[in-house]
Amino acid sequence: MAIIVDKVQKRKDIALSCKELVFQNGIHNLTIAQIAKTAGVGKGTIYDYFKNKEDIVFEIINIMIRERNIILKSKLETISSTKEKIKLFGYFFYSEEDRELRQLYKEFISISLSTPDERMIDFQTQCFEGYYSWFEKIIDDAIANDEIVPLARKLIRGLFVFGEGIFIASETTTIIKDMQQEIENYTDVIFELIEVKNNV
Amino acid sequence: MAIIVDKVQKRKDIALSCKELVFQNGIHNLTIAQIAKTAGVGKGTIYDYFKNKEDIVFEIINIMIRERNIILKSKLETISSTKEKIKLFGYFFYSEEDRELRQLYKEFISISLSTPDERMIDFQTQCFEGYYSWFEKIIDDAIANDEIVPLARKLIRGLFVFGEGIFIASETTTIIKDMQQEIENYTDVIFELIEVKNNV
DNA sequence: CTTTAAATGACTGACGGTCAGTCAATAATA
DNA sequence: TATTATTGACTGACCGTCAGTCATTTAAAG
Repeated sequence: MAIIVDKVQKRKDIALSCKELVFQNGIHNLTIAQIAKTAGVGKGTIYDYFKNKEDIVFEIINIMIRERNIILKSKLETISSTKEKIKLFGYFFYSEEDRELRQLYKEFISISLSTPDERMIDFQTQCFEGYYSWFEKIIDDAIANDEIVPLARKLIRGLFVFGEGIFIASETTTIIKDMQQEIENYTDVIFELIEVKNNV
Repeated sequence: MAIIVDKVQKRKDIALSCKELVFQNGIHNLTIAQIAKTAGVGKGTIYDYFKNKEDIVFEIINIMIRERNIILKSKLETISSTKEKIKLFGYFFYSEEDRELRQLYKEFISISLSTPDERMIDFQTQCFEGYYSWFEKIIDDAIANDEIVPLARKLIRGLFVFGEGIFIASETTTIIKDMQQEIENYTDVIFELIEVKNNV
């Protein structure tokens, strides 16, 4: 036999080694030759592990989002307020700590829209479903606790999608001045509607 | 002297002449050479009227959205129900009649996200502002008419952004099965909350 | 020494964008 | 009216870049 490398691991290694390069240049001002050089492999090797340039971005975002999800989950566990839990989902769209990932996510959405790829769609679907079920659980628990009214269930979709929609608006127009404000305001309004009022 | 052509008009003519080509191939499987051939001009001429391929798409979508806005405005005038007026904005995201424009819009969003261009941002901003002020007027009128409660004003952003958010979700995941359902359901729920109830 | 996975980088074809030159229409001049 | 000059529009051959391929080389394991 010959050397057997861990293809999955090497794919990750190559992707991560050019993470900074992607953040600095964006995907468009980035050549495969540059990537190969940075990763310290030949250009052909890149094609042994990735379908194309977009696939590399896919791998990076895949790794980073998985990492982030672990952190998100543990953060959620430290929060008791339902409203704050919901707000934590929107945090991604304005936090300084997620700036780089957000930049990448933007480019990833752009790729998904222009050149749909089954594996990318699957990944996005999986993320969406995951977050959505967290979201549902939070809302359902709060309903069971009598914190919010059962109608809230029907508003989940809207709350959930708000961040995405306002993010796209902020990236494609000059209208959204303060993402955090937008997201917090909207959450507050919705909670005003669904919170169970103890005394009127 | 020499011939003076109407640069603005010719730009439109070239863009429209390759409209079908763009719908058939998408932007990615489309070369400037093809566009030039279809438009019946030399490759160099394309660059006298457009900055690049994206600029051509921008011109096409510009023309089509302007046309659509005129139709939308006249449609709005024939509708008296507030809820139906609001739903008409969401119509874009699922109607058969807007399929081609939607396809183009998707690619346009993709371009805007990956290679921001000031003129594109300005156009999007203008559209957003225009629709938003229509939206606000509809809601304000309904509040003045005592159809819906004043709180509704604070939900405009959410209603407005819902379509965009769910559209992106439907294009990047396999979760959204029925756009029309999603949009109509959500509008119905929101209206249930904001409609003034005459008898309880 | 043989086998075979892995790695490579020179090569190719395609494409975006440029630019020197051509053409056609008018204006100026005789 | 005929001739020449001027100018904007238009063109396509050409160039540089880059994604992706493939014939060859490398090196570990038996």
